[in-house]
Amino acid sequence: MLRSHSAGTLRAAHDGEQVTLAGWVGRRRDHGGVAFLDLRDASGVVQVVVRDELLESSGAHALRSEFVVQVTGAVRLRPVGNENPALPTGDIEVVAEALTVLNEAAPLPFPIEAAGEQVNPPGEEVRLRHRYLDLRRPAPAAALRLRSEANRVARDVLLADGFTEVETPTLTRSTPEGARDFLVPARLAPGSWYALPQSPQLFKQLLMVAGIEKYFQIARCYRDEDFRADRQPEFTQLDVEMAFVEQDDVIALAEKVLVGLWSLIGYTLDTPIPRMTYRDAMARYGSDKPDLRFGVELVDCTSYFAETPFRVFQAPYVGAVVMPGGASQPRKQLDAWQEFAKQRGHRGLAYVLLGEDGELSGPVAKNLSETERAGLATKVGAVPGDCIFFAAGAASGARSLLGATRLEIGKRCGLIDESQWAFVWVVDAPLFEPAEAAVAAGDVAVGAGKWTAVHHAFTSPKPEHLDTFDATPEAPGEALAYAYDIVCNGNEIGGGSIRIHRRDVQERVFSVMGISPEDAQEKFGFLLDAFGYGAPPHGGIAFGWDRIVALLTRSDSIREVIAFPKSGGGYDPLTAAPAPITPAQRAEAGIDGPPKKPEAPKP
RNA sequence: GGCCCCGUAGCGCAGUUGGUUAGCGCGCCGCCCUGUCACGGCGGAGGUCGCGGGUUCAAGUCCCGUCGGGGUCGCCA
Repeated sequence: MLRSHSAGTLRAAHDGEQVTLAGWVGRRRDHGGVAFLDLRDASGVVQVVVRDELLESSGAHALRSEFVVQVTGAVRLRPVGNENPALPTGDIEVVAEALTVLNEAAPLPFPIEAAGEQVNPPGEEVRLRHRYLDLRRPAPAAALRLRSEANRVARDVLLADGFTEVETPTLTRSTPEGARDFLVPARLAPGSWYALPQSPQLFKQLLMVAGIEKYFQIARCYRDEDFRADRQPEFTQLDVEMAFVEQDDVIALAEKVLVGLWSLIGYTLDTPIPRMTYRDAMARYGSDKPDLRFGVELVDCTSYFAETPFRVFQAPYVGAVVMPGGASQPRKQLDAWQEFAKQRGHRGLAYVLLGEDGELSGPVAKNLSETERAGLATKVGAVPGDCIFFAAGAASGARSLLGATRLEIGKRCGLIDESQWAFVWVVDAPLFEPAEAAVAAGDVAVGAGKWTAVHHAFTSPKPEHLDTFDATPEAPGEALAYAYDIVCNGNEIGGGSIRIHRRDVQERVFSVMGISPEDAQEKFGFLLDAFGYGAPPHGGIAFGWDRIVALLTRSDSIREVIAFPKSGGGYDPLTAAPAPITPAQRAEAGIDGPPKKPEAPKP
């Protein structure tokens, strides 16, 4: 070893000990006759004093930021009055007796602050281009270490529970699940392609058929979709699957994992975590991932306006949400709300202002009947000074607009307690949604049927719907999925379901979705065949690992908790991937091979 | 693909109704400094104002296009 101690571990108890340290030069304070260096390694920072005897011979004056040095000397209590209480090592310093430069460093593209708050943090682009320097900074380094701890906790909890960690392929078959696949040409079969898995979903179900019974994996997943702050083309799930379980078993196991994770940041997560039905979540919060850190619930006003003279409110659904103190918003702000609604594909956002005197105003107010005006504030729970927003139309669209409005109100009015952790299970989501709606929403429907899966095609109907979900043409719309999503502060951080384990049920679900037995055999034949050989009832869950670690570290973006993330467009600013390939690579890769006619996987 | 915001020195930013030599802080380079810890002092270098076109006597500033980044809707468990 090039060192005897780690810099950040030295304390007053080491007084008098001879140590050798190795690390990076942080800030240096050169007084001419004596120089102070902040020596930083992975454990922290310690002050090194270079006194005049050594200054010239050691070359200490020439040291620059991020030079890599080895220092030998004695740990010593700092002179009285010179302690630095802001530093864990602030009681002591190391008096250098020998100093070796192990490597020099060019001037840095951005400063690396070892201690304290950074006043003007560098922009994300330059940080990612030099991510290896960015990660020397304490906060990004701490995020990666916390991620490692999260992995450890997950393994501890699951292994203690008898789980087996299994790695599944990342070169696999393209299956029409939800997202677009990343494709990899197969050199040995020109014209044929592997796909990178969107998730290990099918493999983990096969592992259940294989009798593994309790499987988990920290799995990399790949989806070729457009970017968001919380999305990367490759991301990580903690993937779990169990045989012979029901919903409550998976939820109980998941809660154990979550308790362990949040204990990493000193938070005691109370279990059981409350549950809410999908129907309630949509009705009260306009979202399938409600942020329960604040109130401001939606109010269903459909029946209240049943006789309304106002044409806009003569709709299948009318809902309201109250903005506390919103009546005093300037006109410009109210116009901005219209823009807010338009950006979400709605005509606008109707509103009524409730003056301090209790008088209603705003463009909508005069269109309401006398009785509607009289009871409105009580109906929606508004007090003088509030603004009442309305959305009318199809329930799903109007609710999602109100849900978005609710979140914006929470932000604008400072209603969100950022220190809070609000967990909730959202259960009983519908199994199918009408394919028309999906198509209208721009969805690429799986199969040609009237219905498409809300979760995915392998989710079981709840037991009480098992016999009836395809009994009539309308029945699929009534069926509930045996599925559950875990939501934290308005983020979906995991979701799972009890799966279909019977071949006949799976075929009926495919049939509802308009996937013919031939298509099913071609696309999922290997799974259906496996189900023919004694598949146990099973179910599981997958956690969005990047998002969870981002929450634990209170990062705004999952990029903060990924070692080498990609920026917009799937571009890696560090390696400059993706990059062109040579003609020789192209010829060899099998990209341009003649496509063979698709073949069903053989049992 | 639609919409919004951003692009000025290595980094973070300012730059007025278009106006003459584009500033500030940090960093960098040189000299000085024996108790600092965001050390301090003196001096210095560093800019195709993302790129292309246009309007104008004059463009960092206005207009059009384009590239890059961020956000959002579409899309995506």
